[in-house]
Amino acid sequence: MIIIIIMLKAEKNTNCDCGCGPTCGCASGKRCSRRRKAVLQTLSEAKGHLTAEQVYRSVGQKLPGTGLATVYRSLKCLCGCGKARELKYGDRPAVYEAAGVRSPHGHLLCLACGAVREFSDPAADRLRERLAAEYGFAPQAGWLEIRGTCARCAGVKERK
Amino acid sequence: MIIIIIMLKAEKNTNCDCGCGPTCGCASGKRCSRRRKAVLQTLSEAKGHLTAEQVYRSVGQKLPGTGLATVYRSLKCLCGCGKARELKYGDRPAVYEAAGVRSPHGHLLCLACGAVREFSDPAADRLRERLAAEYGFAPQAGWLEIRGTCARCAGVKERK
DNA sequence: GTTCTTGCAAAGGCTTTGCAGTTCT
DNA sequence: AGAACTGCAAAGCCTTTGCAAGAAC
Repeated sequence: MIIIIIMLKAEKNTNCDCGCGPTCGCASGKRCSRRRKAVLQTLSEAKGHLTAEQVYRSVGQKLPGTGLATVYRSLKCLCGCGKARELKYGDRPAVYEAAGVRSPHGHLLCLACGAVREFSDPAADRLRERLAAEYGFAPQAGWLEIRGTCARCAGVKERK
Repeated sequence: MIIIIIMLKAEKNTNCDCGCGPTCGCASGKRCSRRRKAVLQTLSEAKGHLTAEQVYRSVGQKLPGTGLATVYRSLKCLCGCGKARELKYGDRPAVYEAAGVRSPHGHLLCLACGAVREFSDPAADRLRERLAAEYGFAPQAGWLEIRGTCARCAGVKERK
């Protein structure tokens, strides 16, 4: 199986005036602590997508002692601010990526092997526009996801 | 937020020779017990999508005493056989629908209110074909998912 | 009789939350 | 100082699994 996710548009503003509650710790105070910055930096430097666990390990090297909960809270805060995006594939753990680093792109994920690939396709934009007009949806922070079977995994069970 | 999911193609065969292991209970024996039938029937009769919990309650009325675990196992089995489909939206519980009852369609889901809508769009097929050719993916059981903000939750354009 | 299916309860994985101490403006 | 942020551990949610009993072929 494959999931194709197409980032259609950038999210919110980049200023930390997101609406996330006090839990995520960036609602009113809008502070940007070292850990939070480290989390964002980790995402920005990453080539692909990272799970919270991976971010946790990476940040742990820069700022020893950083807790997993903090990473989760930071990720949530960053996503709320539009500085990061969260992607979920089926029952796999969520993966994150920094927003704005690259242009909107699609994601290809094979549920069998879990690999994620990116791509861009103008058809996605047209589709988005049509749907937006037809259903009144505003997929501003949206993406497009398709599941199927990737080439490699399809080749494996080709004998069927 | 919205997720637009487009069913691109029907899944596997409808015969119960799926590859799911002994856990789901339909690998080699291919039995179709009353509970399993009840689960499938519930999905078929449902207008929209149902969560495992909803299926559980529904089946519980037809066949009192049916356990939640059985429902989950049945759903997994049915999905493996291609008789049902599982849809996951972000961190919400998975929802299910019977396959083959209706023609392939897309799904619109608002993450804010959780509502799911369906639609069809030829652009989805074209997109699928192009991606299949370009990346060698076979989104046979796939769908297309877009996230954004739905009309009602956006509190703006009212137009169905 | 053998193999598959169930119920119940317990476990599991990922993520969130409570709380008290720490850090930042 | 006062509000945010953090770590740790515990809790939560949805889903899966272990096991013995029951049902199907």
